[in-house]
Order: sequence, then C-alpha cells, then structure tokens
Amino acid sequence: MGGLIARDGEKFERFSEWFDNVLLTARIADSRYPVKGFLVYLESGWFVIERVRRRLEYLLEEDGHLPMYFPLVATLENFSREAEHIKGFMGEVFAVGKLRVGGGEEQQEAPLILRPTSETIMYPMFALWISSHADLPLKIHQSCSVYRYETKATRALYRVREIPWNEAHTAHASQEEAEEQVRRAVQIYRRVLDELGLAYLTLRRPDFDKFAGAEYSIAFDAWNPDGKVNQVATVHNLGTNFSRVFNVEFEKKEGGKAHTWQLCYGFGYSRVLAAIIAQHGDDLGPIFPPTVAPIQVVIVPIPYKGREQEVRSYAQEIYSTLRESFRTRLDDREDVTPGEKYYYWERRGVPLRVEAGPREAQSGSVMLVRRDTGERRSVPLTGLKESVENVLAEIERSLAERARRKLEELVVEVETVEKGAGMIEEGKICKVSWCGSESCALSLKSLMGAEVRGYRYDMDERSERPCLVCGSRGRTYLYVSRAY
RNA sequence: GGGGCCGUGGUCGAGCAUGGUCCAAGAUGCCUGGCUUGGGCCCAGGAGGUCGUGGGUUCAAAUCCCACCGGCCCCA
Repeated sequence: MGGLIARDGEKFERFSEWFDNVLLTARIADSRYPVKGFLVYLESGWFVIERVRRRLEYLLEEDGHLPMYFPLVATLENFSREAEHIKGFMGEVFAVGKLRVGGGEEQQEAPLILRPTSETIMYPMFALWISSHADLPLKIHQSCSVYRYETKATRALYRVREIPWNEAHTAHASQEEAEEQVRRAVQIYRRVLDELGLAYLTLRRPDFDKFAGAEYSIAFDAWNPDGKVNQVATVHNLGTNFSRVFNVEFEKKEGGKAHTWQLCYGFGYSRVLAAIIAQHGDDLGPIFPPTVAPIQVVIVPIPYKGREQEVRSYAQEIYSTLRESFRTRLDDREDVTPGEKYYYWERRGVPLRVEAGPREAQSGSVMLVRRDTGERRSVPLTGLKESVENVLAEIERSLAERARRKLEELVVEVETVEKGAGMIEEGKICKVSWCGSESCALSLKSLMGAEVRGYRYDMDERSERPCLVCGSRGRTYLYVSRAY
C-alpha cells in the first residue's frame, strides 16, 4: 500500500475548472454570490488570509508602520487632483449616492466614490499631520478592501471588484530616504512571500505600465499554472507627485519648505491566496503550507473489529498531545471509512495526516503521511511533537522548492520574438534581451502577444545579446508573459 | 473597446438543431439504513430543479425571439 503520489496534470491542463472546483470543495471561497466580481470567503480561505495578514502587519509594524484605518469613501474632487492618477483609475471607480426609497438615485452636489486605492483619501490628512521634518518619516498601513469596477472578465481571487489587501503609505524628508524605504518594503514583501513558499519574479515595471501617478513601480509576479502571471504585490515610488497636489509640506531642518517624498505599496491578500492554491496544490486540491494551514494535522483512527475502544483512546491520546502545539483535528466520525477520510482531508489541503490503528496502538507508534508526497513514516509516540514539527518543516521546504523549480522551468530565454510568441502560447514566461528603449518594449507587446512585465529589480541582469526588437546592443532582459 | 460562446437540483452535465413523447437523463455530492473499515468500496432507500431573471411568439417553450443579470473565450 504505497503512498499517494501527487499529480498535477489536471491543474496544468484545465486550470480554470480545477481552480473553481478547488475553491468550493476546499472551503476557500464561494463565487456564486450574485454580484459580479464579489465573492464570499469561506472559513479555510479566510483563515489563510488572516494568517498572512497578521504576519505582514507584524513585519510592517516592526518596521515602524503605524496601523490606521481610513474611510472607504472619497470626494470626487480629492480623487481627481492628481492628473495621472485619475487617468489611470477613473474608468473603474464605483460611485456612491443615496438610495431613494422606491429606487432611483438622488442627485449629489459633490459625488462620492469608493476607494480604488487610498492615496487621495490619506494624503489630505497627511497634509494636516505633517508640518516639520520632525514629523517625518510618517509610515502607516491598513488592511482593508478596495473597490475597482473591472471591465474585463472577473475571476475569483485573481480579478475581483472587492479587493482585500494591505496598503502602506509613507512620507519622507528626502529622496534618499524614500529610496531606502523602497528597499525595505521590497524586503518585507519578499519575506512574507518566501515564508509562504511562493515563487515569483521581482520586476521593475516598464514606465508605460507604472502605477498611475508614480515615478516608478516594482511588482511581484507569481507564476500560475495557466501561464498568466499573477501580480501579488507592488511597491511604488511616488516622488513628490502626490505631495505637491495635496500640499504635503514640511519645514526643513535647515529652514525653508519642501514637499515630502512619498511611497505607497500594496499587498493583495486574495491574489496571494490564489498563488498558494495554484502553486502548491495538486489535482486533488490545495496543499496548504503548514504556517497558514487552517488544519495542520488531521488524525485518522483506523478501527479494527473488537479493538475499537483501544484505537479510540489511543487516537485521543495522540490528539491531546498534538493539539497543544498544532492546529489539530481528530476525525472520529464512525460512519466513514478511513479511506474516505484520507480523501476528504486531502481535498481540503491538510498538509499532514496521522494514522493510528491497532498496529500503532500495539507498538506505541504513529504513522505520519505527507500530503505533498504521500510519503509514510512510522515514528514513536514519544517525541511525537518533535517528529511532527520536523515533518511540517520538511513539507514547507519541499513545497517552496517545488514551486521554485517550476518557476525556473517556466522562464525561458528566447532568441527571436517569433520563438517568444510560440513560447507564450505554451504558457511560458519569456526572457528577452532588450536595449532599454521604451518603443522596443512597447512593440514587444504586440509582437509576442503578451504583457511586458519589466526587468529584474532584485538583481542586475546584463544581456550579452542584441535587443530582439531593434538589434542594437542589449542592456538587460525584459520578462514577457501573459498576465492576470 | 470589438467579436463570439454559454447559463438545466449543491457540483458537473444530457436534452435545445426539427417546440408537444421532459411534472427533465446520468454522474457526483448530501441524508437514512445495511455491509465494510490500513484509500474514498458495495447494496437498499431518500431529499433536492417555477431549466439565470423578466418580457414576447405559440394551442403548447428548457427548446424560438428580445432585454437584463451572471459566467467564459478570442482580438485590440
């Protein structure tokens, strides 16, 4: 009776169907809510999000970010102040008015909008709070939902109209300090994503694709089984673009006034959840990394005629040992066979199963079965906590390793744009030698039928080849792929 | 922004071309009982659908037409 080998053929071949199915059966989210782009987060999905949220918030606060909460609505007037910003978002904001009894909307003198992101809500307050260099840096963060009226097709967790995220906003006295904060923000996000075992590219977006109103943007693109990368987080250097329009000024140490240098960065919880499911899962369902798994260990007793009582109390003993240290569930349903229980919990992503039957009770051991590899290991009851701890750590490492290898496999360097277009068709992420000019980057988009995601931020990648578009000397590599 | 496809119990899905034989097949899931219990088996029974919503055509609509809502795909 060998272990179960994880298969992920269906996950890669029919990702959409697989994903939708998994969301429901693993109790992650229910996308049947009757408003387009909105969904119900079920207990397992929300649990994971909460775990991720707490970890991220902890790291942000450790770095000096103050937790705050700003209103959901903004005046259209404030929202419209920054020219580029409004250009980028206007097409997708929800407007709010008063619902008149009997239907119909009341005319509003000053219409309100739901935040699609909170710059224009926060910065008027920044202007009130900041007057001297001593008030800087100001670093704040909030976890909330933002609302974007997506015109394209929506997709559960990936592209929704209500987006649960964390947004952080900082104001600094100098450009250098702002730059330093960009590095810190990137480090924080990387740390959270790395701890979840996700594999992604850290890219500086091309200028034509930067955040509306930013000087430049850095983004984290996680790979996805269907070949469309999933942007899970972004960091934007706003320069003084927003401080100038919102009059965020401070008195300098040496006298005189200056506008603050600002940053904003966001971390998408639902997309990170999607990445966890998509990267780590297999055909059966999700495999949650132990740190965020709603249930880390499930105990399945294996009864045997005449020895039910013995097995039951043995399983109970294991349960009381483990529950102190792990999120543990004892599946003591009596009308369900062990085999069915295995299947049941596998589909719900529990990373480790503990089997306890007459054999184990007899010898004082337990059988540990890994969800990711199916590997079975018999360990003694004494020292069980440590054994479980170790196996969970192994699972975490091996999920991360598997995701990382997959990313390596997906990224291919191409020598011609035609080849690149072919690779895109196959769902690959193409690495393309590039001269650095915007026009070449722009034409890649149409030549290859995919999005230009940018060049590496985490390393200085020098190209040895000529630019694939114009043929002149290549400076670095652009990453091109389909995207959500 | 342009074009196309689709919507049937919780989920998947047959039926729609040629309207009536559909108070809607099947699978899975769910509930009951039995058998079994180291891989979700097997047997018996059961609940669950105004066929997305509204309007129209017709003696008759899941089936044809229109609008809306929702889902998906392709192109820009």
